[in-house]
Amino acid sequence: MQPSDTTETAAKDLAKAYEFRDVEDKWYQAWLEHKNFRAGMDPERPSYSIVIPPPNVTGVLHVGHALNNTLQDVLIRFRRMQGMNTLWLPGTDHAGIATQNVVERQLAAENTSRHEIGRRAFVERVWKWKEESGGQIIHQLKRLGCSCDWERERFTMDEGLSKAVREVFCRLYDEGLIYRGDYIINWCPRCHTALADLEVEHEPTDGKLYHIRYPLADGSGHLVVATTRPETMLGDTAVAVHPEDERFRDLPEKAVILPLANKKIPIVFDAHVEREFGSGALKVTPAHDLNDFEIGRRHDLPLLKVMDDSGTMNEAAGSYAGLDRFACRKQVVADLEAAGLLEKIEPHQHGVGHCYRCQTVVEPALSKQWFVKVKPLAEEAIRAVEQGETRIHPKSWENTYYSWMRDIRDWCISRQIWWGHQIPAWTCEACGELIVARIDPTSCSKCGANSLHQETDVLDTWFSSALWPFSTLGWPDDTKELAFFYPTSVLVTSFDILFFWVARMMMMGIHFMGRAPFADVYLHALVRDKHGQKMSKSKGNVMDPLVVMDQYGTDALRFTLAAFAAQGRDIRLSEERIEGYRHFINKLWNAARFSLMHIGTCAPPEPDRLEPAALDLPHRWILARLDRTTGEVIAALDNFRYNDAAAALYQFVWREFCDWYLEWIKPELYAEPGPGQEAARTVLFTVLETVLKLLHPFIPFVTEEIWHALPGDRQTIMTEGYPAPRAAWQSEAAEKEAALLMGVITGLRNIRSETGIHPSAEITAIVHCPDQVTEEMVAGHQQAIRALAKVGNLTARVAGERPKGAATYIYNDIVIFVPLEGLVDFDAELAKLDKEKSKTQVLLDKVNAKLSNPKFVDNAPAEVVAGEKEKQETLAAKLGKLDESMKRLAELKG
RNA sequence: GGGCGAUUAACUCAGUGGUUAGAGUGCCACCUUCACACGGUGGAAGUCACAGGUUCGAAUCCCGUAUCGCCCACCA
Repeated sequence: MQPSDTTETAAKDLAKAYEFRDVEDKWYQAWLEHKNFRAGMDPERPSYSIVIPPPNVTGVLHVGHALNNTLQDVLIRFRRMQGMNTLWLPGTDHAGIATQNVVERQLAAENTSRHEIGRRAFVERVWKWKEESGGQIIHQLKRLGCSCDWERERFTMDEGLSKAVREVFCRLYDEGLIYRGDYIINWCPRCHTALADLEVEHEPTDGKLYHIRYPLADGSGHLVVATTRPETMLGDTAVAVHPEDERFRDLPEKAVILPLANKKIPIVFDAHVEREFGSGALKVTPAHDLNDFEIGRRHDLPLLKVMDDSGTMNEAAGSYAGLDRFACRKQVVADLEAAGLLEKIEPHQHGVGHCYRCQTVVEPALSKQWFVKVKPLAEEAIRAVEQGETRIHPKSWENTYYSWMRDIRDWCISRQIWWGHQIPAWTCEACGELIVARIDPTSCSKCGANSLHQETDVLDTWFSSALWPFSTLGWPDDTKELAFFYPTSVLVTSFDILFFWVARMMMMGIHFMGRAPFADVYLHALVRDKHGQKMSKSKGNVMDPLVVMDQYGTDALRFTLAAFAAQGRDIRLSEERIEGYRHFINKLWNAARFSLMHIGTCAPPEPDRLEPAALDLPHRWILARLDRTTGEVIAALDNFRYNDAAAALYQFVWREFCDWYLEWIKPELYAEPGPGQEAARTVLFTVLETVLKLLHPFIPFVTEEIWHALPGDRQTIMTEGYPAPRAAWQSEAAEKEAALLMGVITGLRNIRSETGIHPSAEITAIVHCPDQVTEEMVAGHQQAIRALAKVGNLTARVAGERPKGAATYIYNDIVIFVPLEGLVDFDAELAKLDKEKSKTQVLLDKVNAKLSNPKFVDNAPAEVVAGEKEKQETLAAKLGKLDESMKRLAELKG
């Protein structure tokens, strides 16, 4: 495979530092050209599908999107490499209010408005905006490397999805699950639309509680009511008290005079009233408060609307008509005060509802709206999770899901805006018949008249999003895609839309497809601002992922996000951390450069033909480590533990492959050609190829770039098989032996550093081993010890003369000496050993205490006890060696 | 009013019953050694918020306290 612009690809001599700028776009275009993202439908292979949480068509990529989509891309690339038919279905959401707001702002700038240009022109204008400026986030997702099947990109208002929406609406209506009625809903006076309960954000606000005297109608006194919204009193049609409240039992006449309006309203008895609150009397405004609405129903009270759709007082408010609700509040309070009817004003903290789109204070208002009766759907959705048809990760979210589903209230789905799916309902002007239909009717089905007018409301945006997992696959048609990819494998999303979206997809998916839409739901953390608030564009101090990608490269961002994914609820990306992982990318790059110098033009290795048993320790060791890492990465990804996978890979590449293995085999690589060198090259090549494949889902660009620099005819790494563990590569013996060798080398390096020996100076080392086997091991690896610790003269022996003037280091039961011919600072040496001794003693004491506790020995698993015994022996041996050495040093010191 | 989460190194965070609690960045010392200074080697740094409990064994499980934060909810 070659990238499209073939200017400088096959260059095997790589730049000294990884230059992501040259690489990312090149490979992304190549993947697109080769259609590597296209979903296959091979019946022989399992399917793996994800539908993208569709970003708003108005959206701009923020860190939350970057996280969400990186996590999805990791899974999709991983499963694709594992050979599955992978579909990652992309698309955007029409985002009713948000998009309408954008275009309305444009119109305002042109000194016009949607009302002026009319509905048809407005909707056309939004479509035009969408075609020209919408969906820039799609380009940004490509920049992030997302391997979506772009040929299947959908939009919640495209033809197919609109058809699905209409079908669902009609079916639910026919089933009696959609109804229209007059209820108190949340009204946004700025957006001029109803909002669902979920779309109202309650913010604690320091308000005031006004205590107002309502004179009794017979003039014998007054009742005091308390309210936070005095302006609504103009709409009061009763005062309520608790039926068992002694204080109100003997009211002479069951009526009060509503101040300012000067009209008589009844006193009703209702158990909803809290006797302890305020004076125990509650003003009842059925048209502007949900509870009051319910009370009104129970007592057959009139509904009096005193406000219009913009939050302005209407004619029913008498002399207050025309005032904005907040201005009216001031005026009402002033007038009450003047009339001596204001008993007191208390500071009062309470939750005030705000529109989640524009933050305007929401007004509960009486209105005719469409609702979905969700209770029966919710019951099915609960069952699906209870029975494990859908698993939620992390599991702790299940309870949140259940409790919301159990207390669910009917869903208000109508919105009084213009951008969205217009409700397919018509009213006959002649006979008043309500017609709900899949195809626009031309005449009344009841009376035959053809004066029909369609409902002007549109549906809540989440109504169409709720159908996303099946509408995007062609439903209501019976498509191949639906059969193949539904239910989808996993939904990856952030927990803040668990109710808005996930819960509703569950309900709709089960109801219309008969099966829950996902096998797994993985909820990840939310990126918040520094105050712990949800991030919003209007606030500053928000990290822009596009800037990050420009600065550090996409792979660095992706790897960082994967490493961050463990966090429970909040993520705040730190730039330092991204920089740290850019260093990791560069490290990988340079390890590859180095490897390439030595691999030369080797034929690509055949891992199956590798015989580890015939190889030297470094090779056996690195293959064992690689195998372990492979197992860890796969297990981690199987369980959505991205951070574990990232950490395992980071650790392996940097700490084991680069720091130890490459240094270890350098002598062999630089030596004269021979079978040893041949083996080293082969293993090196194998490890590099394997690790690139393991890393590819996380950091696709740099891995692809290196992949193509390797010798051999190469297709994209994207479709290489993902590595799997190989029993033949496992070797605990090699891991143990290498650990011993590393201990000795580290000890020597420690001595060098502590005694100030120049890095380029060679030293003499004497290693005293506890037994013959150890001695042979150390002697057998003297080439490595010489190279890695800069040792000139190395002696390994079981016992023998302890050198006179020598720095000492004890590694378990091995004593390491570096003779320094009179240069040894005995006091410093003694102090060092003494410190080591006390540390060792503390550990040994702990182990001794454990092992002398019969309860531990009896109760702990055998392998834990055995482990402690081994530790005891090692520590005791070390302590013995430390004691000996200190005694010897004291003698030498004189 | 319910529910949930967090509290671990200077900073940002991993670590959900069993080695001497880890990572990135930062810090100290030495090193421009032929892949990499976006580097190497060695090192310092933590009463795992506090107080109890369960257990042979607790950062990890349970109870409580404190601080911070989130979600849900019709006390005006």
